[in-house]
Amino acid sequence: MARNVEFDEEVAIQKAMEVFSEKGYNGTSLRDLTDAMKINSSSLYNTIGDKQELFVRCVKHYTEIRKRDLQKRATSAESPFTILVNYIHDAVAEIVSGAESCMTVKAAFEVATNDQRIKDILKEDSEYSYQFICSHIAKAMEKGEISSEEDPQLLADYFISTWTGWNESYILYKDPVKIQRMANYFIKQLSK
Amino acid sequence: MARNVEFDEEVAIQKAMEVFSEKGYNGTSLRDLTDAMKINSSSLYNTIGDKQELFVRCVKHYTEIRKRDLQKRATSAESPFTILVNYIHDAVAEIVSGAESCMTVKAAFEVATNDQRIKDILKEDSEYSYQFICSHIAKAMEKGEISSEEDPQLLADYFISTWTGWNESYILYKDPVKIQRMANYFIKQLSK
DNA sequence: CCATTTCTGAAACAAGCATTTCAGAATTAA
DNA sequence: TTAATTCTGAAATGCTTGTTTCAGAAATGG
Repeated sequence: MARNVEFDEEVAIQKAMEVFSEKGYNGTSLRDLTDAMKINSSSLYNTIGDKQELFVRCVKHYTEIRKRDLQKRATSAESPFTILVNYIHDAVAEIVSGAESCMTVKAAFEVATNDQRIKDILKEDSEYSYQFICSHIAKAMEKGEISSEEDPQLLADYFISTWTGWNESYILYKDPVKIQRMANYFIKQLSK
Repeated sequence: MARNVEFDEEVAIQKAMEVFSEKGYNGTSLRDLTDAMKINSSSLYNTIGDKQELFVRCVKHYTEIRKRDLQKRATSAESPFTILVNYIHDAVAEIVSGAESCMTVKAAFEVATNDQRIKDILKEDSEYSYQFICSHIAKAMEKGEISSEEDPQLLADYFISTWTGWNESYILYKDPVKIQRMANYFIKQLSK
């Protein structure tokens, strides 16, 4: 016997995510958010909650997209090594596209230090990527696609760290070639 | 015929730096700053300037410390490779000490995106490290200390990226061993 | 169409923000 | 000591912040 919510929550979260991603958590005001989401603050507080809650939802939304992407890649018919290489190249492409790619990285440095909830979400996201990379390196080794005898866990950790740095490099230098060269070097390390 | 400034500017900047480093630029209020610096806001505005200016001074202060550190290392009597290895180990030690080590990294992700001045300071800092690493790798190769035939410039870029990621890893996992293993892997890569 | 429930928009809220003001204390040099 | 100058502390500034309120519009099921 009553009215329904007027706005599409997922669309609104997506918009909020873009703003947070550009300006950071503390650099984003509630006005910025409600403007982008095209809703009134009362609606926001009635449905999603306060600013913190919205940020959590945004980070979760983003990590879920990444998770689904990895799940899709894992079911690919390609060989483990090819899956890995494609993944790395797409990661580079996302960085140099200048999109809101580095949301998790930005959140890690700005918010995770003092916010356990965000830290936990980011850890879960990081661990999922870790498992993906780790298992595919291991499989590729078994198949003989990778000649490196290094520990897959170490290589996975190493890739994740390096990837974070690529984001910083691109913020400072906006040089796609720099990132591509580093990615190629990492791939090369796997195969020798 | 007049009074002098009462507080030691360098000490005050150092204190401000620690606060910024912990809470980020937007997460730090002027109260936080004046409390830590133990000065009144009027004194701050009369000597250093506004919040932005203070932040610039803090980042500069931090990068100058790093520069002096590298200059000292460069004049060491040790071999190029030893200088590099010491540098890398000390970089790890600084991260896992949990100090304000990642000030530049945090600033890169939170502020540099939308602040050209900060971006320029960070680029200069990054380029100085780059030159240091690059030249020492090249020298170590000439002396036969490093067997990798990879481009020193690529390796330097790669190290800087990786180092950024170590900071994130330590924020999320607080696991010193993880960082140490990655550092050892990088060093190993140089010598094979 | 009606009664009920829920959502929305605009305004109001107090608290916090960065910044400025200014009287008076402190220091200086003569 | 005195006169000139500069620094400091506390208060006030106006603006922005995140959040709440509430009257009225809108949708719902009967």
